[in-house]
Amino acid sequence: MFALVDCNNFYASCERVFNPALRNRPVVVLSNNDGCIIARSEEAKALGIKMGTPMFKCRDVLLQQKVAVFSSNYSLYGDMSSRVMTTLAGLAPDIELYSIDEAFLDMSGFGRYDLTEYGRLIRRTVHQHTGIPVCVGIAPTKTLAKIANRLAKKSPDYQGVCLLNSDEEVRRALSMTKVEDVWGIGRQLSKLLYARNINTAADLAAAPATWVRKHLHITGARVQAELTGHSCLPIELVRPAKQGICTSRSFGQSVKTWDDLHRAVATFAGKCAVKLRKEQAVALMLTLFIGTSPFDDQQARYWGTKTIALPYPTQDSMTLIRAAQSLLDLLFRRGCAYRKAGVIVSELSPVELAGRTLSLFADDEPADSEQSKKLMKVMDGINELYGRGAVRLASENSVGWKPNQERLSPCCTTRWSDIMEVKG
DNA sequence: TCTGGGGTCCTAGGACCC
DNA sequence: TCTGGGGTCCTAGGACCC
Repeated sequence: MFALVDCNNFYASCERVFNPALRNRPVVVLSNNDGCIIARSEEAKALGIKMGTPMFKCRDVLLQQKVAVFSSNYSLYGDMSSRVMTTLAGLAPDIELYSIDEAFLDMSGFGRYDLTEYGRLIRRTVHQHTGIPVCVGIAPTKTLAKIANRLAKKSPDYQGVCLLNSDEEVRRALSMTKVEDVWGIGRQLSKLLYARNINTAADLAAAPATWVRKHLHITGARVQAELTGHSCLPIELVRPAKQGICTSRSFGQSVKTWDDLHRAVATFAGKCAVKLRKEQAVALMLTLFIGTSPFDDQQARYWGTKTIALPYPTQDSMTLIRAAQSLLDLLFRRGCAYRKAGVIVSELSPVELAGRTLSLFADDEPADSEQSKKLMKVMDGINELYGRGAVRLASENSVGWKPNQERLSPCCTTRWSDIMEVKG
């Protein structure tokens, strides 16, 4: 058996924990650059505010209904997430951190327990430790646990915990679930399935396996197997090493000059370097993309992207920033109003020599110098101690391109100065 | 005026090998 | 008219997830 624990309206709930005045008030959280609505409290959902709506399209409702609106505060959400996960890790021996607000728990070996009761205990404990409300779905496969969790969220009858244990319970749950709401079935596949009159999860489970394999490919066949109680997706206890790391942002205003864009690009490359070092990985390739707005009818869209091989596998900020800059020189077009840029590092491998492909002549294997390693370590150490950006390279600078972020809540769990602010 | 960011996996098709 | 058989590797693009 698998349990899926999923936080309710996670970002909105995080904002509420340290601001009780928001209870019973509609709350929404915006994407980076304050563009779209990406999280809503139940009250906000009840107002008909849809996921992903651009803010300027629903500004009136937000104002009229006195909705509390927040810029996204990833320092807060990330820290709250790790508190939730730590609590869950104390409640089951094996746990998979699936996303910022979800975890799978391996419930095999809990045979002696009343699983519904145990689900309730999980809810109570997480709420007590973190203030975050969660729902729990428990079932024989991960895909069914997802469905159980969805039911627990939707219907108050479950009181936050839904256990699918018998064939009868599974059958009922599947017939109540639209096929587009099945984990792994997105928009395109739903369209295909509806056209074949496969409307519910139950229909998909009963569809001819050969047809599913042919048209939904191996991933769809797996979904079908999981729906019929055959577990194909095991708990992944260790997160697999990342294959690529991306840092990108939309800009608060159009960026037109090379200098401004360069500061943005250098900042993104520098952030990728920090993430690489945190991941204990080195990268061999770097991609830069810069682009104008896809929504602007006045000017033709420009979307430039280029990849370069780094001189050797590296995690050095300066090397990555230099590489990004060399690509910017190639991609930059004068006269464009840039709205977005980003840096991707790829072809990652572990920083320690073990596990890495070495050259036949290992003696002259080029790598980050000892000096660079020391410098990066000192930089990371200072920033760890005194806060992100306490020391940085001169080109990492937000002048001229900063994203909008007008409604940021305090970082109550990660910054002393912000706690003082709340205390008032 | 204003429209997110960060990932993974799979397939088809082309280029190449003998 | 008709033109082999069996592979690998890489990439772009599409699908999905949160």
